[in-house]
Parts: sequence; structure tokens; C-alpha cells
Amino acid sequence: MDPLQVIAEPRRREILALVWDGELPAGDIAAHFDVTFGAVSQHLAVLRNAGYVTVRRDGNRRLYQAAKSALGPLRSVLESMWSAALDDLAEAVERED
Amino acid sequence: MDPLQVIAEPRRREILALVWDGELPAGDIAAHFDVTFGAVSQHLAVLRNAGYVTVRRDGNRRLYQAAKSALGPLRSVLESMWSAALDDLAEAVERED
DNA sequence: GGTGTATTTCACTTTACGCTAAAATAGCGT
DNA sequence: ACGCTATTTTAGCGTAAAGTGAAATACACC
Repeated sequence: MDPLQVIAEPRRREILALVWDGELPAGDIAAHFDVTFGAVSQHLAVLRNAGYVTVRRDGNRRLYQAAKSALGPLRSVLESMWSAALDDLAEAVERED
Repeated sequence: MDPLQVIAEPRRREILALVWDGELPAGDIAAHFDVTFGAVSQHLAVLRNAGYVTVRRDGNRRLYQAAKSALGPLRSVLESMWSAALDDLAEAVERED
């Protein structure tokens, strides 16, 4: 799959953000969304195949974490876009006053 | 449309590359592809709405050019991906020997 | 080994998007 | 005004990808 296509999907970017600073079991990740566990698992599979996340077995669970090195060239873009989104949000909040 | 979604489409990235270093009329752009003029026009509309290209009327024609400032944060990524693709190609050519 | 929990995988439905073909819009030249 | 060229827009089709629900797999604990 096209590397950009993988992170073009908003839900996958959210997942990536969740596991950016530490590992999280698939269940916890899925709990953050209002779609089926299966749907999230499929997104995780896409991220896995793209090499954007790593998985570690912990007994029953599978712990996911962003593979920052693989994301290297994409990271700055992602961060700037996320921060831009945050800026927009802050601006919107200010206008509410 | 999601800013990343816009450039995730390969054809749109090609279009962007075509108008990166100078303006080009829509017709010339469309001529580079084996899809309908209409299809290319639709891609141009998407790029326009995203602010990734600028348009200038020249009589009958419309001259398109990449809006590099708007693409700022995305530029390095695009370039690195393109160069990575070129690297892959060079590597493949070498293996042919 | 059987039960319960965590996760993936499968078959299917639904939705999103790129493409075509044709109609609509816009500007130039006569 | 008319025809010609350049471009956009619209409607409908086909395919790809995201979602659902259920079955399958994997592991732990008793």
C-alpha cells in the first residue's frame, strides 16, 4: 500500500498518535473509538504491514507502539499538521469569548 | 478534504510535480496522462480547493502552478518520497546488469 | 482440558472516490 | 452573433477500502 495512503486515513493517524509515546494493548486502542474492535484491528494490520508500528506479545495481549524510525521522514509533517489542527482549535475557542 | 488525503492520490502528486517549477495550462497537464481531460480537471479542482496550486487566467487557458508556500510543511516529505522512489529505481536498474 | 479474555480473520454490506461521457461555462477570433 | 478552443461541471458506473458481525485463533488460569 502507498506509504502516504496508509497515514492519509484519519483513524490510522489517531491510532498512531495514541501509541506515539508508549505501547498500548489493542483493546485499549480500540476503546478510544466508536467503531468495532475488528475495524481497529484491521487498521492495526495496515499499520503493521507498512512498518509504522511494532507489536510485542504480553501474555494474552499485543502491545503496539509507533515505529518512529520508520516514520522518520513523515514525523515532522504529522506533528506540524496536528499542531496546526490544535492551533485552529485554540483559535476557535478564543472566538467563543 | 483532509490535507493528507489530497496528496495521497498518486496522480495528484504527479500533477503537483509537473507544475512544481513553473506554470502549465490545464491542457498540457492533462496531456501527460492517459485519462480523460475531465478526470484531470477534477484532480486540479481538489488541489485548488486544498490551496496546493494557484491558477492564473491567460485568455482562454488557465495556468496552474504549485503553491509552494502552502505546501511548505509537506514539501520535504514529498521530495524525500520521490527521491526514495528514484533510489529504488536506480537500484533496480543496477540489478539488471 | 475447559472456560474466559484478547485479538485476528472472514464474509458480507456500505460508503467513498476516481473515471468516463456528455453537457455547461468561458473567452477568443471572424 | 457564431463557431472554435479550453476548461469545468454533473450524473452515473465500477472498484477499492472501511465498517459490521460472527467465527476462528491464541493465551492464561483454574
